[in-house]
Amino acid sequence: MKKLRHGERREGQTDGICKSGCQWFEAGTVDQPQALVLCQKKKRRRCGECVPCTRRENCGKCSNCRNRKTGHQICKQRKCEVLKTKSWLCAEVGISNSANAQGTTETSVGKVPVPCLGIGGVEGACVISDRKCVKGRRGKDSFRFHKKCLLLCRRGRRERGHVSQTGSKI
DNA sequence: GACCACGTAGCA
DNA sequence: TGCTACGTGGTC
Ligand SMILES: [Zn+2]
Ligand SMILES: [Zn+2]
Repeated sequence: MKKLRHGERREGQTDGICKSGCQWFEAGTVDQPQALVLCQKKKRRRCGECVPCTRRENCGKCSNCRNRKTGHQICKQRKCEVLKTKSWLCAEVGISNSANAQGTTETSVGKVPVPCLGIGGVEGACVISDRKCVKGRRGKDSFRFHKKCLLLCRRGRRERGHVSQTGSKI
C-alpha cells in the first residue's frame, strides 16, 4: 500500500495519522488552533541513565546494527528503556490534549510519562475489540486506548468498511 | 511481533 | 550543514 506523506490522507478516509504524525479529523470536530496543537510533531530523547543508554559500543550483530544504512535505528542493546515505552492515544469527548490525557509507565529508571498523541473524539469505545482495548478510565468522559487498538479500529474501517455502532470517530 | 524503509527532528 | 536515531507505516 502506498505510504502516506505529511498531510496526505487515503481516499475516503476522514481521520488518521500520516507518516509524519500529522493528525486530521472529521470536519467540524477540531478548530484550526486545536488542529495546530494536535498536529505538532514531537520526538522524545533518550534518558541517558538507563543501562542501555550507558552502553557505548554498538553490538554490530543485531538487526538494527546490520541494517543501519537504511534502518536508521540505534543498536538494540543501546535502545533507551524509556523510549521503549509506547505512546498512547486518548479518546474523550472533545479535544484531549489536556493534563488528564497524560499517562505514565514504570520503567527500569522509574515512572516516566508516556506521550499522549491526543485525538478529538466522541465518547464511545472501540466496537471492533468489544471494549477490550480499554486500559483505564479517567473521569466520566475519558477513555484510554492502546495505540495499537486504535490502529486496529482504523484498519477495520478502512479495509472492511466497518461502521461504528456507538458513533465513535476514533 | 520482528523487520525494514523512510522522512526528518534535534542537535552539534 | 551533517549526523544520529525517533516515530511510523508497511511487509513478512
Ligand atoms: Zn546492535
Ligand atoms: Zn535510557
